Amino acid sequence: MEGGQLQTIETSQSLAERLYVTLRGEIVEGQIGAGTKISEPELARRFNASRGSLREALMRLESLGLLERRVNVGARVVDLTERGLLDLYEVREALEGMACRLAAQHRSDEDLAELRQMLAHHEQQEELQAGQAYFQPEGDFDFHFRIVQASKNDLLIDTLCNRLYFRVRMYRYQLGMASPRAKRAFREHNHIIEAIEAGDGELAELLMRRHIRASRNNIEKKLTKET
Amino acid sequence: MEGGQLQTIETSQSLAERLYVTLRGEIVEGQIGAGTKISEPELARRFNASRGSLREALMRLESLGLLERRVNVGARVVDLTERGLLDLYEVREALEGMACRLAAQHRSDEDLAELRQMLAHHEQQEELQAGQAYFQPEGDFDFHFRIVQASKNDLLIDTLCNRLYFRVRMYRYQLGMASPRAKRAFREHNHIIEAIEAGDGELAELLMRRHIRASRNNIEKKLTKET
DNA sequence: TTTCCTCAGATTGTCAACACTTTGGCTGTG
DNA sequence: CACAGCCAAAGTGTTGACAATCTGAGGAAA
Repeated sequence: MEGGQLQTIETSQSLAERLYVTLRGEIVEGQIGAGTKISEPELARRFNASRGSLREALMRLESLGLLERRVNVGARVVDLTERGLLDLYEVREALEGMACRLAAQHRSDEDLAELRQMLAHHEQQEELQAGQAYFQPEGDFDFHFRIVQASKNDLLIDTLCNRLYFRVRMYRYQLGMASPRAKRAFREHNHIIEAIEAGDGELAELLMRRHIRASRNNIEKKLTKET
Repeated sequence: MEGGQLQTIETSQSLAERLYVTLRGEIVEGQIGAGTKISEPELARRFNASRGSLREALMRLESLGLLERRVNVGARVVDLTERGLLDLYEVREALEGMACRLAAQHRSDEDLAELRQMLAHHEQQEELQAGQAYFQPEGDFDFHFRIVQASKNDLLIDTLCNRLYFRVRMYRYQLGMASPRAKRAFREHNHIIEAIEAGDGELAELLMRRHIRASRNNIEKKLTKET
């Protein structure tokens, strides 16, 4: 439902880690805008922390791909480019496709129950707000998130959930790519889960790839129209 | 041919970065064995560096997935598990398959020329050492490396070349997974490049995925035999 | 003997000060 | 006016010291 779900924030593990989580949120949601130059002393003052702890947080953000650092020059928030967004979708297509295939292979009753329950919840929401899709993005996110978890491949889970999805959310927040395909996306989600339930990994992968590629094409169209 | 190619070591950018590169090499090649506990003061003394700089290097290694750190406890080198190796191949299958598809779509004359030249070089090497395949792993590495470069997807390139491939090399060095399929692998490489040359992304992807899955199956068989 | 507690040693997290590099404006010259 | 070179201010990289935390050995009690 919410960001904290992605990486449990156990109350105050270490200062650097809390700074990392906080800054990550502000960058993703755009409070620190894309392209912004980061000043270590300034941020350190703001959080009443030392530069050392702050630097640790910055470095994690760098390896998350949210920051770019150049030696002796400093850090700046990455730019959001069309190319970057489209690239992201291509990688997601590959990885989440594989996640579906694996989820279908290892399908466990618990995972299936959870997925079904989630879909029911989404359906209910959608009926309430017939067509207005701006609640769907988080729901859509949930969907993809849980499918990946069901793949049981730790490397895949880490790559997507602890890495790429932050970039996804950053683009969503700041370029506002709320898909206007709510109803259709919901149907697609259903078909994917059915394939997983049937243990048909090949089909599940194909459907997920098509699902993501449809979003990508949608965005590509919107972008070429604007420019 | 060699590690330095993966990330250009411009002479002394920053101490922390040099420490990072050095340690990364030692972990990948097993001089610092898998599972080893890292002592910050000890390593700092060894390199005549301060703990701060060393910690920066350690954190990068953590986000590379070569180290695991727990707050107030310390860092240790990751364990190499069968599950981890198999997971890695599944992710590679997905990503490198996509890389092939993209390489076929954007196929440029330069990339193709380079790929062809590289294959010719490999063939020559292989004839010299007919069958003995322990030079092939690096060649195989080169092959996959360059295919990914040709995809032109920066996120994909970064994920594979600056992240996953270090893990691949770590497994290769320490579990010695030199494929005994040298000749066959070479033929498969050839077919993949032909598909890319023909602009047939779908086929290129399929061939690459099959190629990687064959390696994975090979390893899986070897592992179940040993245990 | 086993279990729990205590405490010293070692290790990690955090900080403030120092050294070096970059940046942007200023001066002086062509 | 344009341009190269210099200078000060700000920023980053690096260091050593201090504070908080964990680990493990040793001893006391059940």
